Amino acid sequence: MTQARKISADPAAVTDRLHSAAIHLLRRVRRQDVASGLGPAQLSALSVLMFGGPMGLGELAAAEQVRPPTMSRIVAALERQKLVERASDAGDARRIRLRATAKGQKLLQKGRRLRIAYLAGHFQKLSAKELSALGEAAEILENTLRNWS
Amino acid sequence: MTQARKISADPAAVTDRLHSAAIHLLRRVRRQDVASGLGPAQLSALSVLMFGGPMGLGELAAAEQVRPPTMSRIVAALERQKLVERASDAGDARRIRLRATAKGQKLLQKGRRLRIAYLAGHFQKLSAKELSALGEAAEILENTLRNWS
DNA sequence: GGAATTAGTTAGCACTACTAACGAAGTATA
DNA sequence: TATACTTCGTTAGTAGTGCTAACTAATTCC
Repeated sequence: MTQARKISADPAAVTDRLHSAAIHLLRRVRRQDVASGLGPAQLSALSVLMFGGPMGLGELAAAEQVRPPTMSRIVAALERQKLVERASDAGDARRIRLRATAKGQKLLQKGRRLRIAYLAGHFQKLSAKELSALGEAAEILENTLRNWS
Repeated sequence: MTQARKISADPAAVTDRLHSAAIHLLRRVRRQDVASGLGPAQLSALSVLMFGGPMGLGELAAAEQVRPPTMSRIVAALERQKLVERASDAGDARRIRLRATAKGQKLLQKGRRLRIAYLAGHFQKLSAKELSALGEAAEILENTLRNWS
């Protein structure tokens, strides 16, 4: 019965539906995240910097799938708000070393709490099995994105 | 073995990872979608209009989780490109009736083919089981988003 | 030493989001 | 009926995020 609908056989159909679901999921979240005072790109960059440790601007841009000029502006905004700080790279004066400040980490955790309170509140209505399915999907997507091409 | 890691038990963790995966998935897709000449919001609105049938601006804005002024601009851009056309609503002169043109439908299908060729190409590397897991997750997300609150 | 490459920035454009304020049309009510 | 309220969509102004092109400064290669 669970397999009665062929919901998952066709890569094209899965692509379509995941794409649409991702768009609308993020639109919901965006409304919550503005509470942090940061835009989505700033939040995401700060998050990468926090979990990935200090890195250069180019690496951060690559991690975020954005061009260097775009990341340059995002970082400038984060610096103005003292959420990120830069140090010069010993050994290569062209490079900069970006690091999340304590303030940045605090803000990120608060934003994460708000987002989770919002999203997870809805996800809690799901059965354990459904939640597990979402978790597995996230895992698969992470792997796929990591080894993209 | 498959259950060795508790990847899915915690709603907060699932939320976090789905959120991040959605962000990065869409960033990949965005790079492809610019080929259509439309921005992501225009593409998504056109798609809703095509699959949901003709509707008013307010409804479309609500469906897309955007404010009316935002949708007003998106629709204006689509009209300039003859992808959407408006008619007056018989019975309420304040309302407008938005409809995807044949040109809009054609463009949307072409964009969809490009996106699928790109994404599904990567998804094809997945096992049938993994693909099925993504399909189920899309289904669950769709339902959750539909009955949001 | 000079040329080519690499890291990051600046400038300028386009798209998408918001709020505030408005006009026009419909509805309710005194 | 006249006035007030509500609803629908638009206009104006601002902010954030994406891009390319062009630039400076530092490094590497020959």
